[in-house]
Amino acid sequence: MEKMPRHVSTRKVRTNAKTRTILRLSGLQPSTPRVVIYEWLMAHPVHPTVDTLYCTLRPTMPSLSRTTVYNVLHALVEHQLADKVCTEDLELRYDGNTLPHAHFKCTQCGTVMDLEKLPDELPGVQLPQGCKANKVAVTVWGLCPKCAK
Amino acid sequence: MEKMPRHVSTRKVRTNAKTRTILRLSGLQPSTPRVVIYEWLMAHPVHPTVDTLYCTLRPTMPSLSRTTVYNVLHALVEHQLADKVCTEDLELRYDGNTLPHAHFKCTQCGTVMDLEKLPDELPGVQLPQGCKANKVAVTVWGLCPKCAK
DNA sequence: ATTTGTGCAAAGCATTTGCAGGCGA
DNA sequence: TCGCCTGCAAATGCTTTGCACAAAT
Repeated sequence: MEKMPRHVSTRKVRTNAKTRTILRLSGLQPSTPRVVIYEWLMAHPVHPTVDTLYCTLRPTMPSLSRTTVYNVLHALVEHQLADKVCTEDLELRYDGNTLPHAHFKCTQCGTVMDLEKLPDELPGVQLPQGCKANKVAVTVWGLCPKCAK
Repeated sequence: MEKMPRHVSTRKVRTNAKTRTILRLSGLQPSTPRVVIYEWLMAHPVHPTVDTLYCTLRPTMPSLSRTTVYNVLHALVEHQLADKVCTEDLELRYDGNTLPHAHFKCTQCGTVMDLEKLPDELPGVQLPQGCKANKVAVTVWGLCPKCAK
């Protein structure tokens, strides 16, 4: 966690007008960190961790702080512009694809990939070409009988 | 995290001979903490957290430490007598049922239940009577093309 | 006797919280 | 101007590590 001068110009980062509109329509003020993080998330389907985002984006945005990455990600999830992804080893990742779909995690290199959309057909699960699967988990969220009443 | 005298008798806890055999066959010495934790896990399909196990079992086993709960759980997972379960909110839970199956988590009270075994039929996912589902996640682990070579 | 396991204390770290100063509406 | 947003510092809290003593083979 290095240190950087505060409030260095963040204004000059080029941002996308379309993204600003999406954020606004979702009820989020399109601040620079929000636009930059959301765009990166959409452009790179790698399911980054908070740290990956922070380390990747800070060079182009020296004032960015980890706290802001957390803040923005929480806001995106809350406004349904991103999803949290957790793959059993307590590693929290974020995904700009909020459509229902599955993930494939390589147990060796840790890469997380999207699978063809689901759950309309399983186990016809479309593994990316060349992948070998050896474990599957399915989690469903909702309300239990007690809470549904 | 209260304190307790060390090495208070743990021998008097009644343990199950069958469980000891299972542990032994899996390559684990059937120490008292291992037997007690594994039996509790099998008897209570509630997908407990480390803390739940610790707080539940300590009254009957005052010498038990959190470290030991961690140790035992790691050993059980490593020897495939338990599985880690993580439900997107960074809450690590443990499951004594290592057969492939799905989970249902109530978004209100947090209860985690097993679903009928899977993934042989989805979305015929058998929700427990009265449950309302509103989100599904599927994760597949394995080797990506690069690592499979 | 040697190896394996338990459990306390302390270290590690990712995440959250409190807060002060900026920025946008 | 007012309220929302950013980002530093400090607090939290779960998990791991180091180590010494105990238990098992």
